[in-house]
Amino acid sequence: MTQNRFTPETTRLDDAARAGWLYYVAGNTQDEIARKLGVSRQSAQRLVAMAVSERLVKVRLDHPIGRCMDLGAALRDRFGLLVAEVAPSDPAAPDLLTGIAIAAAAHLERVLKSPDRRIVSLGTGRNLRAMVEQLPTMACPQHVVVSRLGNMMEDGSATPYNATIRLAERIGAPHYPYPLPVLARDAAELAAMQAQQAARNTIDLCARADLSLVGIGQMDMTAPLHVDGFLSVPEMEQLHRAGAVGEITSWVYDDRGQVIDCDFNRRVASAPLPRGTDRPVIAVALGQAKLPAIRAALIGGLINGLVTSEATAERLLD
Amino acid sequence: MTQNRFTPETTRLDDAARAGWLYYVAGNTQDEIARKLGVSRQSAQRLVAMAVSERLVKVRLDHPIGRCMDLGAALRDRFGLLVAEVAPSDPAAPDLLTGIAIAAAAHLERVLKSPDRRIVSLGTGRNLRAMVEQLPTMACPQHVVVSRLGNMMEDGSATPYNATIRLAERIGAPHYPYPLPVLARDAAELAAMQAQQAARNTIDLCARADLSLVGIGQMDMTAPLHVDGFLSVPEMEQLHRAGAVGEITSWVYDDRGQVIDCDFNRRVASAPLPRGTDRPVIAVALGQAKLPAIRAALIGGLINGLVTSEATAERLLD
DNA sequence: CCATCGGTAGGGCAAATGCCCAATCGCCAA
DNA sequence: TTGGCGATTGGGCATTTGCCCTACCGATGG
Repeated sequence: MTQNRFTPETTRLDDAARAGWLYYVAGNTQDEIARKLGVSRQSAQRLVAMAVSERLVKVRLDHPIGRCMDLGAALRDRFGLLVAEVAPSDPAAPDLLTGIAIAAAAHLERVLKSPDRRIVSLGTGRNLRAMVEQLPTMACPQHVVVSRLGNMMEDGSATPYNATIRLAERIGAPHYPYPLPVLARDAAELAAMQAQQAARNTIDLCARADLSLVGIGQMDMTAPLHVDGFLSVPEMEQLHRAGAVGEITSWVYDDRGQVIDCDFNRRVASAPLPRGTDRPVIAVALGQAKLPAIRAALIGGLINGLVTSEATAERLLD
Repeated sequence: MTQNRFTPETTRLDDAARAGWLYYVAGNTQDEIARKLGVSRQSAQRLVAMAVSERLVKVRLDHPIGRCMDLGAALRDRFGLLVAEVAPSDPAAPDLLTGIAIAAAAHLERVLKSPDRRIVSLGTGRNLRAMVEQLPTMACPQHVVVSRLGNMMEDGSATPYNATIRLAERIGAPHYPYPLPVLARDAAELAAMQAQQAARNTIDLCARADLSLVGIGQMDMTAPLHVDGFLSVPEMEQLHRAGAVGEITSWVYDDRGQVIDCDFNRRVASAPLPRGTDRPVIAVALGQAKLPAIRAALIGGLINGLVTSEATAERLLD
């Protein structure tokens, strides 16, 4: 802090933090902030805006909105869930992920506050990534973060939205990236991969995870698996014919929430989904497009927790 | 969703929460919220205000500065201070003075930016000296810098850490060194000294200072007064017995922040400490050793401003 | 039945805010 | 040293927000 006072962006962020504090915590006007910091009003405005855009200020709504609580209770009841959090929807932008990101982050934060060691396993996807961005920086060296699936494509490049690394950085915990690619070429190669010690370790950690957070992928043309290049159009059509409606950490399942017995799933290198566990396996998902996938995952018991939006919760309960 | 008003106050808080969510999380304007909730713009404004006043929205600042600002606010509140700046501590070197030097320099700089004449009075000590070193060179011929105490020892030699001269050089302002030694031989000599016109002028300037910056000295074996040779071991033991815990510009005070009525203080030639003024009298001090001295000065109202470190601020608030 | 009263809604306006744009500053390469 | 270029600054202005004030609504009591 003191030694790199000459790096402009650090000082600037500091000032942004100060401005953000004066604005949001102390309730100063931007004019007052400008005077106190010795800058112009416009600069103060920029600093406040920067504090927001750099995610230094985190706003949390500490009131269970009755309707969302009701929906959450209904979801827990209907689908036998351990956890169901419902965040308010903006009617005009019902698929905004900030809301569920904050709700999921609040839940994760509660687990991370434990002084005892917790194993947290994560999937991928922008919902999880957004969740991690909403998490405050904490010092949690006692916990372990592990990825449930690879982020390497076949050519060795990495997919974006890696939540695991980001979370581990943010909370200062040791982390285990998944040491295999997303897909093997065939079942034989997969078996060989999974025989490696590192893979066995990681898969074992995933099986023992105290909390698992995953995304849910739909199986239409906007499917994450397709967009990220893991699934060609012919392959997807084939999966459709086999009844695929969604996927969790690449495991493709049908409308009853059964993982489909097919060539694709035999190539999936991700950690197996825990079944019938009493430890939370929570999906963070929302949106019309994912509705059938979420519903199927709930019916089939692929997950025992859900963080979603008000609008999605309503449709799930229809 | 808003029309079942079975319990008005619950529904109202719900709406407030929803409005707060739409405003702070979804980033809607109050007009949009009004349309979405089917109320007038003014009502939406009231709902958002209620969400804030009912503490439904919680803002957190995810930056080390945030904690410092909180501590500063707590110090101002607890001790009724005009100014309280808290600089982040490096846990490995909590007593490093670079941090508070920068913070104090930033505060001083804001005052110096004024186009109107300001009288700045300074104490001595390495904290103030470090502060001046952190100040950028500015051209401030409109201001006046005056020392609150002498820097001559009885033999006429000068003490180190003279902040006044250095500050005046750096900002190109006229300055008034203190025209008396630190200590007179006795009360009679002191009275004679203070009768001189130059002394009267300087003391008057100190009394009218728009900003005063002082250090705080502890009263153990590492006491600045002792190290610099103004206080022999027997004298210090005597002061200890009289309850001395600290000194500001050589005025020795007890644990309630009362300047002690004793021989030593009757020889102190420094300008009197301003009492109950609305102009800032700010101490720049940190460290475990100075803790009792700082606390007593705050309690007794010897100062109305403090620049300190995070670690020291925490201990002061215990 | 009406008068009163506490509280809420909405008009209006001043203050605060967000943002575009031209001017300036600082930096780097020539 | 100079010229160019990107970043930053502050002016100006439209929009948004906070708040005062009056009107209205429903409840309560006479």
